[in-house]
Amino acid sequence: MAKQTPRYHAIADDLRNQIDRGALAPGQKLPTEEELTTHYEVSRNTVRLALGRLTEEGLLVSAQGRGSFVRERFEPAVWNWSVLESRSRHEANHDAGDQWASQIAGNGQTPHQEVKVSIRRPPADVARQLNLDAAAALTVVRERVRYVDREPYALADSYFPEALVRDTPLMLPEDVSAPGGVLASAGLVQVRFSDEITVRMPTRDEIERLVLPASTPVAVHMRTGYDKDGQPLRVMITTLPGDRHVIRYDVSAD
Amino acid sequence: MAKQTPRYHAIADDLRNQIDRGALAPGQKLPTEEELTTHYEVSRNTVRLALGRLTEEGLLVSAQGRGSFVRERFEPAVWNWSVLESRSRHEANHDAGDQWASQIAGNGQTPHQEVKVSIRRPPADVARQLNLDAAAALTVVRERVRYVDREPYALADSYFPEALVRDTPLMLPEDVSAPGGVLASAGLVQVRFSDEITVRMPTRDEIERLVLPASTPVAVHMRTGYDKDGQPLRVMITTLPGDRHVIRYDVSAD
DNA sequence: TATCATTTGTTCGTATGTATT
DNA sequence: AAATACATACGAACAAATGAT
Repeated sequence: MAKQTPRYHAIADDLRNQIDRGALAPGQKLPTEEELTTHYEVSRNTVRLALGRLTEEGLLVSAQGRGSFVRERFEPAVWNWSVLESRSRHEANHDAGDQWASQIAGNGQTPHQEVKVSIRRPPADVARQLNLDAAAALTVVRERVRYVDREPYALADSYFPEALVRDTPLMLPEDVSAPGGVLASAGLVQVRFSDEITVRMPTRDEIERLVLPASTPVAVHMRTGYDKDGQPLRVMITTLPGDRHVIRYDVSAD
Repeated sequence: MAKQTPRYHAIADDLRNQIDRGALAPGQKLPTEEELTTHYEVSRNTVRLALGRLTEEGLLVSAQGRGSFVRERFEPAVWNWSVLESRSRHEANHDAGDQWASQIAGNGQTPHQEVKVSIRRPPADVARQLNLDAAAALTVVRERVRYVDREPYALADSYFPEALVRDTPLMLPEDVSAPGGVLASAGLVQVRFSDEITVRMPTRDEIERLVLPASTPVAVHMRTGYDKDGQPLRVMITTLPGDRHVIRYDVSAD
C-alpha cells in the first residue's frame, strides 16, 4: 500500500504550482477559503492547513477580513560588509553619520535610526568575543533600530567593554557612528574585523520590532572589531530580516 | 476594551518560557497533547495550534507516534569564506580534494559528497553574474550534495560558462575541487570573488534533499569568481541550513 | 457615522489514519 | 497484537478585522 499524500499537501502543491507558473501573481488575492473549500471539496480546516503550509514557506500572507495574497518580494538592500566600515572610504566620503546611512541615502531612500544606550552585563557570546568575564564584566550597549523610509529594516546592537569607553562621548545617546566617530576619537582604532553570520527564525520580540511577516527568517551578523594589538574593542550584532537584505563581501583569492 | 490574546498564544508563551528557563531542556519530551489538553483545559486543536507556533519558531520538533520534543541544537560547522579557496592556503596544505573537505576532516569528522554534472541553460541570476545571455548561453553545472558523517550538510552547485570549460576534465563527474583543481589546470585562475548571501525559507525540494526539520531557514551563498582581467569564470551557489552552519569572514578595516 | 456582509482567526467536538513502542 | 501519540479530516460556531452600504 503506497503511502498516500494528505489532501492538504496536494492542495498546497496545486496552489504552489499556480504561484510558480505565475497563474497567481505576487500581490494577487487568492480565492476565499470558502471558495477553495467548494473547489477542492474539502472542509475549511483542510483548506487552512494547505494555506498554512504555503505561508510557512513564505509564499503567502493573509489578513483577517481581507483575504490571502501571494507574497510580494521587494527589492532588497545590499550591504557590502567588506567596505562598510573601512577607514579610507570613510575619510574619502567625509561621512558625518555612518556609512550605512550614506549607502541608503545614496540610493535615494531616507534612513534614520533610534538609539538607546545602557550599561549591562553582556550575553555569553558577546563576552566570549570581548574576552570578558560574563558574570562580572560590564559593557556599554548601544541598541539601534534602523529605518529606511520609515520602515524598520534592521536591529543593530553594539557592545563595548565598559572599562574601555568610560568617560567617552559614547555614553551619550546621540546618533554617533562607530569607526570615524567616537571610538576613534577616544583613541580606539579598529584595524580588522571578524564576522560571523548565522541564520535562524526570529524571536517574538524581533517579529514585533521589525514588523516581520510570517515565516521571515533573519540573518544574525556578529562583527567583532580588533585594534592593532589584537584586542577586541567592540561587538556589533546586526539582525537582518531575510526578505529585505543581501549581505555582500568582496574577497581576494590570494 | 483590551484586545485579548488568543488562548493558544498564551499556551505557547507559557511553554516557551519553560524552554527559556530550562524547565524544559533540549531533547526533553513534552507532555502529550492529551495531557496538555487537560492541563490547560482546552481542546486538542488549540493545543496543536500552540505547539505549531513553537514549531514555527524552531523551538520544537514532533514525531508521529513518539511525541513532541524541545529541539536540540548541535554544534554548527564554521565555514571561513575568506580563506576557503585561497591559493596560498591551498598550496601550503597540499590539498588533494577541496578545502571544505579538509576543514571537516581536520575537525575529526568524515566528509563526502555526491556529484552530478550536466549542461544546462543557467538560471537568470547566474546568467547575470556570468555576463551570459540567459536565453541562449549554456553552462556546465556541477551539483553537489555535501555530507558530514553521512548527514547532508549543504548543497553546492557550480556553474561554468560552457564555452570556457569545453574539453576540460571538468565535464567528468568526478570529485574534483575548484581552485587548485581542474579550473586552474585549464588555465582559468580566479583571483577574486564577489559573495552575496541571502536568507530565505527552503523549498520543498531542499527540505527533502537536506532532510531539514520544520522551520529551518537556509542561507544561500552565491560566490562569483573572476580572473585577473575581471572576467567571471564561475558561480557557486551553496545552500546552507541555518541550524548547522556559521558563515565567517575576516575583514581588514583599511 | 453606523450598520452589515464578507473574510480570516479562534475554538470547540469528534472520528479515523499512521507511526512508534 | 495492542496501546500510545501524533497526523489528518470532518463539521460547527463565534470573534475580530475589513470594506462597502
